[in-house]
Formats: sequence, C-alpha cells, structure tokens
Amino acid sequence: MIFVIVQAQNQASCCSVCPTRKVCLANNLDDGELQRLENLIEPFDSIKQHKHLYRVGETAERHYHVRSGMFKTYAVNTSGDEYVTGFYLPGEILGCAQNAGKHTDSAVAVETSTACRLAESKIPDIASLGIGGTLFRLLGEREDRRNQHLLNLSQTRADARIAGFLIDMSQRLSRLGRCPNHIPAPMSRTDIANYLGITLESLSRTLTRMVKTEILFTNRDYIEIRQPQTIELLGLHTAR
Amino acid sequence: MIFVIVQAQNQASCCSVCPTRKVCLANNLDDGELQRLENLIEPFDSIKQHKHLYRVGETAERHYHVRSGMFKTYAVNTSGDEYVTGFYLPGEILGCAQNAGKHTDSAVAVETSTACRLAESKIPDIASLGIGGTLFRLLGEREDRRNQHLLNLSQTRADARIAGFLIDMSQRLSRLGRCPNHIPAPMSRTDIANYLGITLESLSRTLTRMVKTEILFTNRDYIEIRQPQTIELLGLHTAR
DNA sequence: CGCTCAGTTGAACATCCTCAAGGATGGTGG
DNA sequence: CCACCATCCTTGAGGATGTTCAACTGAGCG
Repeated sequence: MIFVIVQAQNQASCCSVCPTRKVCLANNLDDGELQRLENLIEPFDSIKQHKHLYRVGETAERHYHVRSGMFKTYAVNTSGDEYVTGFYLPGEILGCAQNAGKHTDSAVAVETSTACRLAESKIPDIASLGIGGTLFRLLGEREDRRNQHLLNLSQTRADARIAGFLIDMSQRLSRLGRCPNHIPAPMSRTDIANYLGITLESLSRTLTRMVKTEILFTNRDYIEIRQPQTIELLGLHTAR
Repeated sequence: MIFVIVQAQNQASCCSVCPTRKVCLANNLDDGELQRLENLIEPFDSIKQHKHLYRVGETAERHYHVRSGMFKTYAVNTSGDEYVTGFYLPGEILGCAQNAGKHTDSAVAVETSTACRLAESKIPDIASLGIGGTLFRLLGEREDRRNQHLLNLSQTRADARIAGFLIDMSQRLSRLGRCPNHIPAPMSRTDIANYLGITLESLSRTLTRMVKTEILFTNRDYIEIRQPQTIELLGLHTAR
C-alpha cells in the first residue's frame, strides 16, 4: 500500500504529467529530452501555507519553478516593515534575486503549493538540452513584469495601481490557459496593499467602490473582473 | 598629425587605461587577460548629450558598459507618457532589459558620455576569461538596485523617495571612489521627478525645504548632502 | 457561544497634484 | 557685449487623494 503511494508521488513529480508543463522549461521537448530534464530537476515539494521556500540571507543555490498554488516574495527593511515584492503563479521562476550568492528576499507559500527545484550548477546542462532559450525567455519575462510593476508604482492613484495589478495577473493567467477575468486571491488584502504600495484601507475602499460601480466582483478568495475595458483604461491612466 | 590623433584614441579605448577599470569587467585581470578582454570589447563610443545609445524595439545584441558620464533609460506608455526607469553611472551595465530579443526600454545620454559595447555572442568567451563571475555580480547588483527602487516607490512621501534616491546614488558613487555626498545631477529635475514617480513641483518644493533646513545644498549641476544621517533616517522612514 | 483576526467603514488630517504665474539660466543673434 | 528668447526651475493657492486612527462587521474556529 505504501509502495503504491510512493509510486503515485513519483509519477506526479514527472514533468511528463506536470500540469504546468506547457508554460515551463519542459515546453516543446521531445520524450527523450523530457526524460533528461527530469533527471536534472529535483522532485517537487509540497509547501504548506505560510511555510517558506527560502529565506533572505540563505545561500542561493537553486531556482524554483512554481508547479501549483502561489508564492509571494518579500523583503524586510531595517525598521522591520515587510515589503511584498512579488506574487508567483505556476510556471514562473523565483529565487533568482540574489546578492553575493545570498537570497535578497524571502519566499513563502500563500496557499499550499508545489514547486520544482533547479540547482544553479545544473544550468549548463539545461543549456545543452537546447532549452537555455526557454530559461532566458522566462527570466526575461520576469524582468519585464518587474519593470511593469515599477511603472505601476510610479502612479499615485490607488485605482490605477489596482488596475495595473489586475491587468498583470490577467495576462499571466491567460498564458496558463485560465480565465483572465477570474483573479485568484489566496493572499491577504494586506499583502496586496503592501505589494501595491498603498494602505490596506485604501485598497479596501477602492475595491468596494469598484464593486459598487460593477467594475469588479470580490470575495475573500478571488477578484472577478466584470468590466475588463474599464480596468484597462484605469491601468493606462496616469495621475500625472 | 592625423595618425597621432588616431593613435591617442586607440590608447584611450584600451581597458588598461580606462578610468572605470577597477569597477567593471576588467577588475582583477592580469595583463594577458586584459588584452584578451580588449579584443572582445568593441571600442568605446562618445555619445553626445541627448543622443540615444539604443531605442526600444531595436534588436538587443549588446550590453553597454558606461565608461564616463551618465545615461538614463526610459519607457513610453501607450498614452505617450515617458517613464524614466534608471540612471547609469560609470562601470554599470545597461541594455539587458529585453523581451523576445528586443530592447524594452530606450537609453539616452543625459550628458556627453562614453560607453563600451559587449556583444551578447561574446559572453561565452567572457566566461572563459574567468570573469563571468564579475559579469554576474554586476548583473546581480543591477537587479538589487532595481529592487531597492521598487521598495522606494512603494513609499508615498516625496522626501522619503528623494532620500532613497540620494542614498542609492551615494552608495554607487562611493563604489567608484568618488565623494558620496556630492551627487552629480546632469539630468533634468523633470527626469528625477519622473524616476521617483512624483511631480516636478513636488520634487522642487521638497528640495527647497531640504535646502532651507540645511539637509542639502543644490544647484543645477549637483546635489550636495549636508546631513547624511538625516537623509539616512528619511530613507528608512516609510509612510505606512 | 464567544473569541480572534481579516476586512470594512468613517472622520479628520497630511500630503501630493493641478493649474497658473513668476524667476533664473543658458544660448542666440544683433 | 548685451538684449532677447526658450527652457528649466521655483513658488503659490486650491482641490483631490491617500493616510491615520478608531470603531465596527463578519467569517472561521475551538
């Protein structure tokens, strides 16, 4: 009986049956390449809600690829304030941000999630698989998202920041083949507000207003975009 | 006579006599390695004020290393608004931000400057020189600065953002062996305000207030930090 | 059932933004 | 060399927006 369970887990850890296969490194590989990739990747781990994937200051030896669920990364300043620096969906990479070989942020699961590990030392092997390009594409997209977030934070209006956040999530969900108007929100409102650089109260008030005007529908678990075109307009709008 | 001038230029383009040698890729190389590096790097170009190093959408074939002066990078949104995404000092790398092989931002000289070019195709050769580590360190520092900027923008107070900016510039100047309290400002106030996500007027007013309280001294060309400890405090302070 | 914590709502206040006008500076042409 | 102009920067007043502090609501859980 135990044996059966173990076998089931092994199967589940295989890239060939991974639900995010189409959007991660395993994209566009033939069966032989896929098997070689599986030998390079460390079996995925299940990370319980609020458990850390890694912490700031730890030696950065791996990249992590989200397989299911959601992670957030955050940094803490000298005053002890937490700053949420990113949310990560399946297929996305985290753990790259490092300085002098140490992680410069911490990563925690906002809901029970799974992630594959890829040792940095294996990156040359990855490149030889002909998927170095995919790796760099993923890293490039990550950089691009960070730039977008930066531009988003240079806006002052709360509704514009929220819209920018929703648009970003929306695009990333479409890429996963999921509904772009149904934004899962397993993270707390505090986390979202923090990520957007506004207070919890501002976020709450603005969301409430957007629900009243039927731009959104929200509950504890998700945010539903009812008027995508309005959100799009708000996101483009800059306060200056 | 012409020959003499050409020879002088060639000498100047050599890493061995480069003023930023100690903070760029040429760091810690012996004479032989230095010569091999010089063969990989394209001779530096002088870029006149307001001239572009590259533009968004162009094929990203090279990294650029600032040799002297200062560059800014910026993006333009669909409404035509400009967003300054970074300022670059000697020794720093720009041109990495790309998506699908195209530059996602534009780079322009804010004063007459020089920059070395490094073709991406040469990066494997760079790695073989044993300075791949230095390249990744430079890239890592760049990533780190971007993260800091992100955290800076999540603050709402103009004085905190300005302080964060000055602290960042200060640290980068020290690394160059230059005075950390004398911040050159060849870029316009508009550029700085834009970079900090505040209006030109807010920047101006806040700077004026800081000058009146003798925290700073400013003129068109530079910002002098008179009370580093006050700036430090403001930078740590978060509005939330 | 009551506790706790996340989220919402309210009122007063601080800060920033907008629009507008007034300097200062650097370059150009007479 | 100086007057003029364009541009950049500074300053002012009023309105919009976000923050703070505090009270309240509601869902989840022992």
